[in-house]
Amino acid sequence: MGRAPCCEKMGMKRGPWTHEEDQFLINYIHLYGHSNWRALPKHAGLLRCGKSCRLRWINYLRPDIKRGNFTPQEEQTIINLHEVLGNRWSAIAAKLPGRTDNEIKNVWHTHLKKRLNKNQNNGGDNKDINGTNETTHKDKESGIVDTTSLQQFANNITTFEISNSNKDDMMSYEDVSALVDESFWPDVVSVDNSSNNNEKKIEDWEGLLDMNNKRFSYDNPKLRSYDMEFWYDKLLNSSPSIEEFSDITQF
DNA sequence: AATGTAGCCAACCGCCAGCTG
DNA sequence: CCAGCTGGCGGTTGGCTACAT
Repeated sequence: MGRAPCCEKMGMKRGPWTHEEDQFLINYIHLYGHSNWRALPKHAGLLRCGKSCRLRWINYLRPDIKRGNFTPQEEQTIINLHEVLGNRWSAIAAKLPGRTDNEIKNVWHTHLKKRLNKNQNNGGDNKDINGTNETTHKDKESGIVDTTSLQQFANNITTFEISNSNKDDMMSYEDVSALVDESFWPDVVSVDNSSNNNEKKIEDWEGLLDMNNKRFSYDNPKLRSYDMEFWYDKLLNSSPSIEEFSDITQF
C-alpha cells in the first residue's frame, strides 16, 4: 500500500463538491485571492485540502472557464498540438483560452483518440477531423505553400527546439509559443510559385528560413543551427532539391 | 421493468521542480 | 548546501448516466 491520501489523513472531506462549498471557495478567493492553497481551506471554512480547492477552482470555478462542447476548430487544434507536443496537456491548454488541461485530457481520451484511430483504420491517415485531406507542406507540382502546413511547421520547430536543445541556451516554451500566433505567417502564406521558376522557389524558402531564424533564435546561434537542420530534414523530400537548398543555407 | 455494459468526466493520487528558510 | 513545503502536472479512478439486452 502506498501512503495514505493527504485529505483522508487530515480528516478532510473528499468526493464531489456541493454548491455551498463552491460558494465558500468563490467568495473567499474573490475577497482574498489564492496566494496559499494550503492555508486557504482553513480560512475559507472548508473541510477540504488545499490541493482539492485548487483543482476545483482551476478546473471548474474560475470565471474565465469556457463551458460547453468543444468546437470542431478547438478539437482540430488539440489534435494538431498533440501531434507535436504529446501528452503535455497544460501546454496544449495554454493554446486554448478558457479550456483546462483536465478537460482537454478528457476530450482526448474519450473522443479524439478514438476518432483518430478510427480514421487511421479506415486508411484516412492524412485526414483532419473534418475528414478533409490535409495538404502537403508544399505542393510539388505548383510550389504553392499551404498555410495549415506552415502553422504545423511552426509547431514542429517549437517541439524540436525543446527536445533537442540545451535548456540553458534556449528560449522558454512560453516565449516561443507567444510568437506563433495568428499574425505569425501572413508575410509568407501568399507565396505563389506557379511559374515553375526554380529561382523564385528558392527565394521564397530563403525568406521563410530567414524569418524563422529571426523570430525564433535572434540571439541564439545554437537554436539557429537546430532550425536549419530541421528545415533541411523536412525539405529533403520536397522541392527545392537538396543542392538548391544547401546553397541557400550554406551547409 | 430489471440488469448489464460502456462512456463520460470530476476528482484524486503520486511525482517532480522550484522556492524558501 | 539541504531539507521541507508548495504548486503544478500527467495518469488514473470511480461514480453517475445513457444505452443495450
